[in-house]
Amino acid sequence: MTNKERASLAVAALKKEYPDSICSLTYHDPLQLLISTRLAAQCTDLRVNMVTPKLFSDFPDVCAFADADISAVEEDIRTCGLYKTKARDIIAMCQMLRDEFGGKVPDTLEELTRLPGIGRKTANLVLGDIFHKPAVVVDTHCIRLTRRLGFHNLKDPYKIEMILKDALDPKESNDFCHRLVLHGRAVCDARKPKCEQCCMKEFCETYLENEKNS
DNA sequence: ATCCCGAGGG
DNA sequence: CCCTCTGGAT
Repeated sequence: MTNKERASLAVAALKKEYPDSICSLTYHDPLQLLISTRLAAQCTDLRVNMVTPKLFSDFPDVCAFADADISAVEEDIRTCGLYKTKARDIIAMCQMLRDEFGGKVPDTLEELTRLPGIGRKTANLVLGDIFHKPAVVVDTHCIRLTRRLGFHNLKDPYKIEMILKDALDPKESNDFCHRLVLHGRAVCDARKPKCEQCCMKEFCETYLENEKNS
């Protein structure tokens, strides 16, 4: 099976299983999505959603974050883990947004990845969700699921992004990645995947391989 | 002990 | 390529 065929099967199966591909982070503007996604590193989005109401109430805009006392930001986000680097990144990012981007979140991959703490994963998520551009968001779920399905046998997120970009219809890629996350949490989790209830088992390489050996 | 919608640095 | 940052959940 080619990756294009695999992609087409996976897109259809996930679309049926998860009709609305919603972003599970709660946000009300581009800055909040940018910050919430940064906070989601090594942390569940559920926990991010627990801290952001107070965080965005304490610091309502770019300037409030840019002028923030770092220890106050650290305190708000502490339970998300990696809180020192995240707090430093968020403040530095907002200072750059204020000083170089007119206070607005930019809409290109090049500009977004210049921001402190924003890598390809977060940048692509913002491009897709805020600016509705074709984007392949390669996070821990995307890496794990596309590998199990048989798209690749890689670890490098950039290489995986290129392979998926090549295999996917650009109009579908953003929703596809969101649905991979939903499926990764609900069924194809890292520790104990529930293969018997998976909507993609009939063409999943890992499942088929395990069946053959049992 | 291992993983959670990562990013940066060596 | 590797390592580090980090609390919370299982």
